[in-house]
Amino acid sequence: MNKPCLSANDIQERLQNAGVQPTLQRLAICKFVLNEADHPTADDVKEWADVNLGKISQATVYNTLNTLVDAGILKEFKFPHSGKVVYDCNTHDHFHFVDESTGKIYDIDPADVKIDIAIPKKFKVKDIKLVLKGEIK
Amino acid sequence: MNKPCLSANDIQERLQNAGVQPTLQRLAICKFVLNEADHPTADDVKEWADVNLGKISQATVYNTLNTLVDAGILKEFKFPHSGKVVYDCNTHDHFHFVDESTGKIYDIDPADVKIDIAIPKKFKVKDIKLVLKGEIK
DNA sequence: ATATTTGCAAAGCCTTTGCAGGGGA
DNA sequence: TCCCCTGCAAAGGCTTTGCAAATAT
Repeated sequence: MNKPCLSANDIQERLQNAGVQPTLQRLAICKFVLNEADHPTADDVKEWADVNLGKISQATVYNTLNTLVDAGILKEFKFPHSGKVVYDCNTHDHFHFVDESTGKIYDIDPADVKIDIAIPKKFKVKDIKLVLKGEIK
Repeated sequence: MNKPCLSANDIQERLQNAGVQPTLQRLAICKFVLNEADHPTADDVKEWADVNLGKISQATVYNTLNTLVDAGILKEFKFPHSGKVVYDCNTHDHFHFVDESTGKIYDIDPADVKIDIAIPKKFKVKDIKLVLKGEIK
């Protein structure tokens, strides 16, 4: 995964442009998810925050992540293999590959996938979710 | 959806072949899901059972459905748009189309979909989940 | 007689919500 | 000041689990 590595300023700007007050918690969580984390769950974020931010409440973690999702800064995904929501700093349309042994998630560029669907034309497809599962050699 | 409409005997046989004791509840639920229901949730099954079987416990509904899944008679799916597990009597590999306005789920024959994935060959794809969302005209 | 299955209730997991206190604009 | 943010705890939705009573082989 190739993280863009945004500066604190970049992040503050993004939050403000999205109309989100750049509080300490939001800046920190946003920085973590955008620069360091790889498809973290709320729990992952909470654990990181406990270590790196001092105690923060679970509710704030959820609220913050939801705020960032609403602001379009993050995307959330649910995968079949886990009950937990996963946050993705890649907000572009894309697909996923799940390593079945580790659970690690890899983004797949839709340009690398060609999908031809021959279903009756009354089905108007507006959104495609593709999740590949397998192993990595 | 084209249900095969199995007789009570067919179903009893299927359960027994799978090594599952054909109790009243299992036969009834199995018959409902195989013959009548369309991608029901555990809740849907419970509601149906309350009306058609006399009271049954929620736990038994879940246990029964899990037993049927383990036996390979049903498949379970989780979709991003709902937190609930959905049961499918189509145990063959297949994809799904979700009507975004009603939530109704349609099975898609994999033969109708061609997927070409050009990702590095270290990714060994063993399983493909494809969920289409859209509307039906 | 022995192994399953059922029902009930309680607990579990993940997430959201209510409310009071606190901090920033 | 005023509004939004935070923290805590409680509740919510879905599913599983523990245990005793009922049932099947």
